Amino acid sequence: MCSEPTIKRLSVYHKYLKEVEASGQEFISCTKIAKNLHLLPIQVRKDLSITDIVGKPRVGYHIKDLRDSLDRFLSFGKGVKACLIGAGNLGYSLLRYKGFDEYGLDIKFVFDNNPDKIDTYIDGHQVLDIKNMAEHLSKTEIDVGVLTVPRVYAQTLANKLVECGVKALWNFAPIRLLIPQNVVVKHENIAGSFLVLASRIKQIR
Amino acid sequence: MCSEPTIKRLSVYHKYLKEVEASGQEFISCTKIAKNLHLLPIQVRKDLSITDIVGKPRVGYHIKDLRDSLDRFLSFGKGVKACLIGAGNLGYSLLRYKGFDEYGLDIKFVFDNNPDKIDTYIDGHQVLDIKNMAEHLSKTEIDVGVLTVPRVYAQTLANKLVECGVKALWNFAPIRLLIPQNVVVKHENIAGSFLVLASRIKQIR
DNA sequence: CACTAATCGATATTTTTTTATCTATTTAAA
DNA sequence: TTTAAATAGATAAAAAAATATCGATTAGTG
Ligand SMILES: NC(=O)c1ccc[n+]([C@@H]2O[C@H](COP(=O)([O-])OP(=O)(O)OC[C@H]3O[C@@H](n4cnc5c(N)ncnc54)[C@H](O)[C@@H]3O)[C@@H](O)[C@H]2O)c1
Ligand SMILES: NC(=O)c1ccc[n+]([C@@H]2O[C@H](COP(=O)([O-])OP(=O)(O)OC[C@H]3O[C@@H](n4cnc5c(N)ncnc54)[C@H](O)[C@@H]3O)[C@@H](O)[C@H]2O)c1
Repeated sequence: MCSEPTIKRLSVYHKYLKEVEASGQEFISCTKIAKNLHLLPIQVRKDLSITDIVGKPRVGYHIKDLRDSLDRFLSFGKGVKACLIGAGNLGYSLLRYKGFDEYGLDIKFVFDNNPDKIDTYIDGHQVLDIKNMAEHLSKTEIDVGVLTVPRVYAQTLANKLVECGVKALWNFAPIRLLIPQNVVVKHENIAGSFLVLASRIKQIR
Repeated sequence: MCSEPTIKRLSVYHKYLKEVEASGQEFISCTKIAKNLHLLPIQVRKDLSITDIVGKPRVGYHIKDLRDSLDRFLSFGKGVKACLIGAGNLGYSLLRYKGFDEYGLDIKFVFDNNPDKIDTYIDGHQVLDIKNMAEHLSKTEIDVGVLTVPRVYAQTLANKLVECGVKALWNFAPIRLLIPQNVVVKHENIAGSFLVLASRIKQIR
């Protein structure tokens, strides 16, 4: 289909185009997009070639058409049903984040094992007892399990989620999960990202 | 030096080795590391070759030596001085995250523009008025600006941080910042990551 | 109306990252 | 002591991603 870096950039173009669209412009070129997003025009052009939109030489792309096309292309997030495990700092933050709505992420359940958290509400989501997870997931089919629990519990909970039939895991704990081939896993390693940044700072000195 | 994916994986090996070390084992092979982390042995071996540790055939690496070496290698995070802008959901979460301490990230200042937040404390960090940012940063040299503000403010604040002399930006807003060449930028696109995951779910169906 | 400069889109090249192959070494068992 | 199996490490190949090249097209200009 298209590469991971490309999908991420497409989501950035999408937001950018909405901004430009709002300003009333009708056409925009790769050159301009690239300049404003600190990228190379060739890369933008290549990324955008996954859409069905053809640009006009000398003018660029029709902004509304392009944005529409990206809307359609990025619609694979629509109606993805998720449950989040671990209503801690990060879980709380993700639950309150409005940006996912735009892509259609639908968080159906939130689970935790801390009695102080169970039955509280976070942004309209009731925190449920992890003990009842299997029961809830047997009644409502869930696509993605979002793991925002401490590292040591991540693998065990991942196994349980897989048993419950989730198709994918979105894991924020700094561990690589051991998971059957047919289950999709996306690891988010924020602390690792910090190290990448730190190493780059060291390099330039 | 070494690639971005490699640094991220090294941070994962590091945590994993500490775990195995605690269990009392003395040696470990690439094969075993790979099996437990769902990776290929060749990749693990290649990643670990950046360390000065040589493995013994048939046995693998001396765990303590390897962990020590990774400690040293991953030390480029040590003493990195940062300020965080935007004490909202995500900022709060990052401030309370203990995992960065291990890598030596030192968040010196937290800024926000919301009067309700200014002068409150988050995990021991006083939230300061963004108006006084330049003043604070002129007194204490800061390496990294962490941006956890809404998208629309990110570029403006990035510019201010650069004026104040930060060497790097760690940006969590879904926008690509326009920044001088000599400033390092690391973009974290969590919503984009969700799209990557969603697209992979679509593919396997 | 012709000319110029900008930009698209297809194709090609380069670079980066991952994966494979092969040889030498070492340990543990025969 | 010999032999077989496992694995490191060097080198090579493949795959993925980024970047470059170039002809075709078109809006604007003289
Ligand atoms: N907070 C961050 O900014 C941040 C950054 C990078 C990585 N992470 C990672 O994200 C994960 C969560 O971090 P956090 O800061 O939100 O931690 P946290 O301690 O604030 O939250 C963890 C939550 O998980 C719950 N939990 C623990 N065990 C559970 C179980 N068995 N079943 C159900 N719920 C359980 C806890 O009750 C708690 O609410 C960690 O793995 C951390 O390494 C967090
Ligand atoms: N929360 C998440 O899980 C999440 C996920 C993905 C991306 N993000 C991105 O991270 C950023 C922050 O998200 P959030 O959910 O924490 O938002 P938020 O609204 O909770 O927090 C933003 C904070 O920034 C402060 N702020 C706004 N303008 C400011 C200014 N000019 N100077 C100083 N402070 C200012 C606000 O007062 C607020 O405290 C956004 O760009 C968002 O897109 C967040």
